[in-house]
Amino acid sequence: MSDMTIGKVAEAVGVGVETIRFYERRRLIEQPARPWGGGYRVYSDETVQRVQFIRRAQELGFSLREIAELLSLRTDHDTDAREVWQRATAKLQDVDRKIERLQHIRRGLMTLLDRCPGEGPLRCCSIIDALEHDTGPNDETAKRKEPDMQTVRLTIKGMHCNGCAEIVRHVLEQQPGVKGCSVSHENGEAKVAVDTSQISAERLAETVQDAGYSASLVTEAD
Amino acid sequence: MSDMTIGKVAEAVGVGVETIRFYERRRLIEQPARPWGGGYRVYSDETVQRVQFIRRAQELGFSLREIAELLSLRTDHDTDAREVWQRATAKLQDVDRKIERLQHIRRGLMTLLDRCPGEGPLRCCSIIDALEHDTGPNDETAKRKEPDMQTVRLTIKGMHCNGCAEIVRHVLEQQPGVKGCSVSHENGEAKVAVDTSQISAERLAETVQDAGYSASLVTEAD
DNA sequence: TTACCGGCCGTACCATGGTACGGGGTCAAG
DNA sequence: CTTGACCCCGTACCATGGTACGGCCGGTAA
Repeated sequence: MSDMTIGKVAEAVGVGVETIRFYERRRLIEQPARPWGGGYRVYSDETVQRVQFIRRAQELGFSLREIAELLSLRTDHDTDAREVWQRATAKLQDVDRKIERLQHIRRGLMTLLDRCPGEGPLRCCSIIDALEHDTGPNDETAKRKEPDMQTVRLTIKGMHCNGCAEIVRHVLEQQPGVKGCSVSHENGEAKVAVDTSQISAERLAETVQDAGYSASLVTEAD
Repeated sequence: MSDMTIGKVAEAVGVGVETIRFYERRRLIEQPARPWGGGYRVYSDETVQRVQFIRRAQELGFSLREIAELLSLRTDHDTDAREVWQRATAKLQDVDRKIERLQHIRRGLMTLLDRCPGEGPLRCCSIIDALEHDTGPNDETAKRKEPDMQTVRLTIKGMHCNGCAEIVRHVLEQQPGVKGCSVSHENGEAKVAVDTSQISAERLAETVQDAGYSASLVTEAD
């Protein structure tokens, strides 16, 4: 296992040779001493471990800078596990912030898609409109123009009472494109008045599932 | 409003002067004709609109490249609104993918935090451990080492039946660090056995809220 | 011994969205 | 007429995580 050239290490970990050299420049791995004075780098198994460590940490969202710190923590013998734990927790919060930001963007896009007819001449497109003028999410002048309303029926299992039905209704009405809905606990069914150009029926079902119920589409030849 | 220098435009939109010039280089805005041959750029109100368009589109997650396309679509008179709608939809999917990736990372971090004692010598730290060896999420050898178990009580409103209670229990048990819990519909309360070094009580309450109920912590002098 | 593969090294380059700098020109007020 | 604020231009630089290239050399196998 030991005495590998850079190519072997790269292959073992599944990265490019240049990447290994790059990590070396970034001081994530030390230059290996080269026995025959100036020839090829000779790596040991340990280096493979180290590069794998780097890759795994990257998958957890750590940057190379942060990984360098983690690696030096590991070397420092008097490091408390608390150190590492704190970094992981901070990273978690970091990830949470990113998710939140993306969800904000998502809501913005949803709102725009909700209003846009999705066809016709460009001046009817409320997306462009909203970008041109400062059309906030609660601008009443920018209501949708040509909805493609349909009624979607969902069979829902797991609703035990009217409270459950209320929750499902609430969750559904949160979705863009949903103009109204009625949910019956007795029938285990939801009828949703929705503009299917904004949100698919499948996505509605998923939404209900996310809330902890099981939902399936009623495909009707109406 | 018209005949503004670059500084005025920048100020009006709230960006730096260099940013305007940068957009010009990236062909997001045209070089304005400069009346007195070679002197200052003279912008009209339209440019302010255009830069605002760019900024708003950025907030929706579009890259400058994509924004350039949106802008040229807008200029093209025979563009269908469908074009724009498709781009927005694609971007939404893009955002969804990013969110999913981050949530994957989040789950990974949660799993590690769940196992790490959060204190003691470094060799007890399962986070470092997991990074060193390929410890997958379902590695039984890496079970947690020193949990800090506590019982958290939550007051929950909006549970109308035992089914609701079941859902709340399910949701809570999904969380890392939660070792068990009982939820009572009658008392409107949940008791959660949880390792609070992994997940905070507040976060538990938020989780329940996300599921559509109202939840608050019971602070007890026990 | 000679070919050939791979490693070595420095440097430049990719995308992304800007920011900074230096040496000059322009414009308006005092 | 001078001062000071502003603008002009080209170019370099920031972080991030690599990738690519070209010329040379080390190691090995036929």
